[in-house]
Amino acid sequence: MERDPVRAAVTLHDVAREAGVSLATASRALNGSTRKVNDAYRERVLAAAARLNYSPNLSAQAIARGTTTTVALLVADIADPYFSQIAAGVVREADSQGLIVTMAATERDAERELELVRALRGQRPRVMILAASRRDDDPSAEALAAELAAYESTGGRVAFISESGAAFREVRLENRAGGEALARALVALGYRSFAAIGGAEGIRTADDRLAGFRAGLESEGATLDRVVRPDFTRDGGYAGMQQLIADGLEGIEAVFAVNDVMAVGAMSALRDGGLVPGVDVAVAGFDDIPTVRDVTPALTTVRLPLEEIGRRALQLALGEAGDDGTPLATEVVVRASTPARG
Amino acid sequence: MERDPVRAAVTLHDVAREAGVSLATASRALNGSTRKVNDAYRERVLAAAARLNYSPNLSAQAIARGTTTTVALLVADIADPYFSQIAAGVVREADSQGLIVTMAATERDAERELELVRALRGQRPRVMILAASRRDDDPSAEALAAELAAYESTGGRVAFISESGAAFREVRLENRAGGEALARALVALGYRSFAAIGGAEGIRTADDRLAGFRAGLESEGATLDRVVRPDFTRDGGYAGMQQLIADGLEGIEAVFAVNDVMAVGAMSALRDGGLVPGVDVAVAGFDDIPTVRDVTPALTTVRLPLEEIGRRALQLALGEAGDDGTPLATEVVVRASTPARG
DNA sequence: CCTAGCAGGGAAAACGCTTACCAAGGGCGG
DNA sequence: CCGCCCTTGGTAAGCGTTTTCCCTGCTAGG
Repeated sequence: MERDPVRAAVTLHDVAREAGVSLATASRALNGSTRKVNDAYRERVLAAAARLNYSPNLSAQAIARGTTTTVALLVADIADPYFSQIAAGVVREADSQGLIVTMAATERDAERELELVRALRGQRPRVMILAASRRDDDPSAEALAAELAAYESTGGRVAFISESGAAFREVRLENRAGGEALARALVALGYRSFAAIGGAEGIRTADDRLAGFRAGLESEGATLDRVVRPDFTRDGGYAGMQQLIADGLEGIEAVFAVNDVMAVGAMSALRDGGLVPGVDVAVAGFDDIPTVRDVTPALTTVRLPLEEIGRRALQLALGEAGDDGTPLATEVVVRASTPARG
Repeated sequence: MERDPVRAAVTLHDVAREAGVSLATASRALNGSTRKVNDAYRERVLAAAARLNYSPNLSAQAIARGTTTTVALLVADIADPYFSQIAAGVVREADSQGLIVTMAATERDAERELELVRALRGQRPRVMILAASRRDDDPSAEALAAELAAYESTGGRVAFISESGAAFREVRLENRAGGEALARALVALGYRSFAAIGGAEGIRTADDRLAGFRAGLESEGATLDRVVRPDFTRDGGYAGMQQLIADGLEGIEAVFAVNDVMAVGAMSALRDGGLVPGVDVAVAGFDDIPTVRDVTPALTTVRLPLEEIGRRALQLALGEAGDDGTPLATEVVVRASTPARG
């Protein structure tokens, strides 16, 4: 594993010398400048660069050009399919634009998020995409907004996924409307009494979905009888359902978990409690992560085009998609976990 | 959404002026240098920096210091739980070391991988972690090795996850041994005749697992009767199982899919084909992604500590973990998808 | 044939930082 | 009380690029 002593990387200077031209010419030859360079020279430079395996130092370019090709992405947790799907969209779009993605995880901690924004700002990314979940009670929200405003005032662009609560661009998710539509769909299937597993209070996404769901139920004359609020994770969903079971599930026909990973955990809790999801009690989720096609019964949910969301967030930040672009298609997908009820 | 005209970002120069000290002093005050700076001065500088909301330009630091704080991560597809778990580990470890992760996706294309390595090299990352799956027949493998060697010769460090096929550091996964152990475990449960869903030929990871599995079976006197080789994805797993069903599943007691996402797809294919996984035919996978606890029946698999793998890869590249560190715990996890057989 | 204009190469400044080197001041040993 | 050394602030060089500006040598028009 031991290698030759470290030699310095090949610089443009080396290429220029090798090609027998000036630094300026080498620079112009290697990346489209407005200036034309003689074909013979260009050839020589390109050949020299290839021979030396030259790779331009992006930091140096950034500092000379005053602009980078970086986009920064902040998620709560990349291992969570919701975020990893979004991240995939961002990465794909970035790639198609020749941009490089740097990623950090807030671990659902607002303090950390602020620190990370500060740190990432040092990169002078062209764009920052914040996908980590907003909270209502976030004490550092103001500081975050200030930090981001400072970032934007120096030419950066911020895009939030879901609501920013401040004046930044955002890919708005139809959390409320989705919850509402799901409620109506379930009522239409014959369900009348519901419980919900909601995710810790204050998480905007969770709250909106829940509020929409409740509104949808009420508009149809159905009721949301119980709500538990565990963690916004698979294990939270499991625990939430356990709690519902412990408190007595009688009379509850369907349980809505505000996201799919929780719903999936909830179904496992049901099963471990000796109940059959979709038979003893219906379950529905939100997001339509890939997994839900493969659990049994397949999960009814609200589809969010997650990858598209990531892609859109980047486009939006780059100023390519209008702020008023077509809204993202959100759609209730009914599957076996909520069979029609006699 | 329109904001003030873009003003230039605050520079160290501004901070120094604001604090009434020299550039050098400001620099020394703001980041641990070997030199001490008078407390009064330090205070002034810190205050000025805070007042101006100064954020050091990382590119400039990189170029001045001759070293970055970046680690580059290459995965096949971040939306795949295998990679997203690994990425989570890398990100977490990087964070704890004050490093920033830049990520790119090869989309399972060796050409793209090479391009990405070239592009990422421009960042002068401290470390490059390659998690994208190696292939045996890869025509650009040599070019890749050359590129990486060049990168290492200028002080970079490469770490592969799984075998590099070349002289780079690597976190070796016990793919073969894991497959073998799984085979033995299944035989011990009473299974005798098997099929496998293998992932396209040439993918080293898939081939190793399969070879290990086959070896394990043979050493126990059992047989691997059929092998199909669809894509290395969930849909590949589904298609693979469909093919097995179409060709007739009679006599096959258990199916091994070389990774969990394929296994999960395969179980769905079984179910859609009117068969019950774990009852009509047993199914086992490899990786132990979180999902497999929640499918029905829960999936028997070989656990890989994915997040730990990501973390280790980074430590290894940074030279913190010995090359000969304790091997990663790989363990067969028997669940309901492979019930003991009479 | 002369000159205005343009094409294109090269020198050097600039980008925002770090750090080697210099210089000045203060403490301390003899 | 003198000289040294140590401490610490400042000056300036340097990192690898891009880009402005200058300058030369052609071309083309009159």
